[in-house]
Amino acid sequence: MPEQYKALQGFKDILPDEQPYWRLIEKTAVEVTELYGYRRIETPTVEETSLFSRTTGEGTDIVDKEMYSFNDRPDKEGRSTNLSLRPEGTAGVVRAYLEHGMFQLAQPVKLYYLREPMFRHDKPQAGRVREHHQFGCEALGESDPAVDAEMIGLLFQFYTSMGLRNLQVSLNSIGDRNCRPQYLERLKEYYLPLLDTCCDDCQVRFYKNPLRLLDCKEPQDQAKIANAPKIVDYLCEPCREHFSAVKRYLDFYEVPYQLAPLLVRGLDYYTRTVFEVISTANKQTLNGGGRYDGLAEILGGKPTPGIGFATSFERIFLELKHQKVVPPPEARPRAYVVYFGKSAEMKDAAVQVVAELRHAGIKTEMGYGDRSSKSQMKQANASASASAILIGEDEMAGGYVTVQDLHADKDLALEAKQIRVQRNVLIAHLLKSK
RNA sequence: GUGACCGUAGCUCAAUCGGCAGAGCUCUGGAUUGUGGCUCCAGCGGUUGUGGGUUCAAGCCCCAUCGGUCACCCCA
Repeated sequence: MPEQYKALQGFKDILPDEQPYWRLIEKTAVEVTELYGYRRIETPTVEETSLFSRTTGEGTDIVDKEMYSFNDRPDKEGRSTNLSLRPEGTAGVVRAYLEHGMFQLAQPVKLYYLREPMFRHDKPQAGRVREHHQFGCEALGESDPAVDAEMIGLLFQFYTSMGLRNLQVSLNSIGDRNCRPQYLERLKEYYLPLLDTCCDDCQVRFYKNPLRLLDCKEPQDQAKIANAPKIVDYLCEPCREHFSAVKRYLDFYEVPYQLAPLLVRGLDYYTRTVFEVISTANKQTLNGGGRYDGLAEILGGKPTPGIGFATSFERIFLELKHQKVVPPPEARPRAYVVYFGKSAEMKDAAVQVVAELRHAGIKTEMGYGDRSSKSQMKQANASASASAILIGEDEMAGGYVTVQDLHADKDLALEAKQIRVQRNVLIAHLLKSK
């Protein structure tokens, strides 16, 4: 016996019973993005590794530890390119924007991607797997704060349209290349004398990514964080104006945001507006997002402002279940064809009827194999079909089928829940009684 | 990457002190020849994650390994 295969660690099958949730997410995303004028884009799952290392940033865990990277097959000269399964979606979309000259279009160019797989070699836990699927939006080529507000409005409407409640929208501005370096100096000045008493992680953060000092959850460091200088107090004038406009516009979208002066995003490329949505019930971050005005330049494009977010199907799925949102169920069959008897022509007639009904757009199932009539009726019932189409000796001789109402009370007399229908008007009968 | 807890039938779980591996659900068949939901009977289904060790004897104890869950780190 060969060893049984199992899905790889952190890679999950999305089983039929879970699909209604995924369909709800997809359908809602399509509707809301359409409403806000975003157009769908799909980019490749694999890109050159450097696309991600340059944008997401050397030094981030995503690039340093979590990418699925490998060398492509060498070309004739023996050179091979290092490729990676994408860990996030923004870099590919910006690459496509530049590659296809979308900067020539009316700006902003508003794009979304849906159910796109992303890969990170993380250790799995709640809401985290190695292959996850994202819904994300990107608006490129416009720095207007109305775009920022619109995107957060879209996101919030997306969640609430699915029936999610108790969501907290956190909002902050982390400045731009003018003001953030100065703020970081201030922050490090503040932390330098306190460094000895900081937790081990913070000792590292101080040098590697000082902004994340504010993210620390160790009790010993909370007082330091509370008294630390906040970046919103150090924004340059343009950033300050931009941020206050975002907040003003957000009120028009009726998004109940909360200012989060400690909110900093993990990826290097973020500027100005950053935001995330957290489930207060589940204590889970559903998505992250923010502005990235310097990103296109990193990829060799001309300066191009941009903003985007990404949210994961896996986390939304958990949240939907946690909040007991019931997705629309799959359609039940309209008809379930049952054949009584084992003669070849009876089975032929059954298959023929099934084919005819399906060609007429009627969702139809049938019993397979040599099951007894009783067994087939049990299956018909279990399929939740509206009616059973019975084909037996009498029906064959008479050129009709017997349609039995499966929603009727089981104990009714057969005559009360059955009706003879001529074969040539069966489709019309079923369509009429739908 | 660090740590904690957990791996028994497809699913949810039992198995006393270390003493013959069980139940419910699902599925299949049957309960008067061609009739569904409830009920009843029966069947299918296992190298107890895997590999070692201790023991007369291991699902149970020990070691390793793989996997799952959760937390940290990080992030969606």
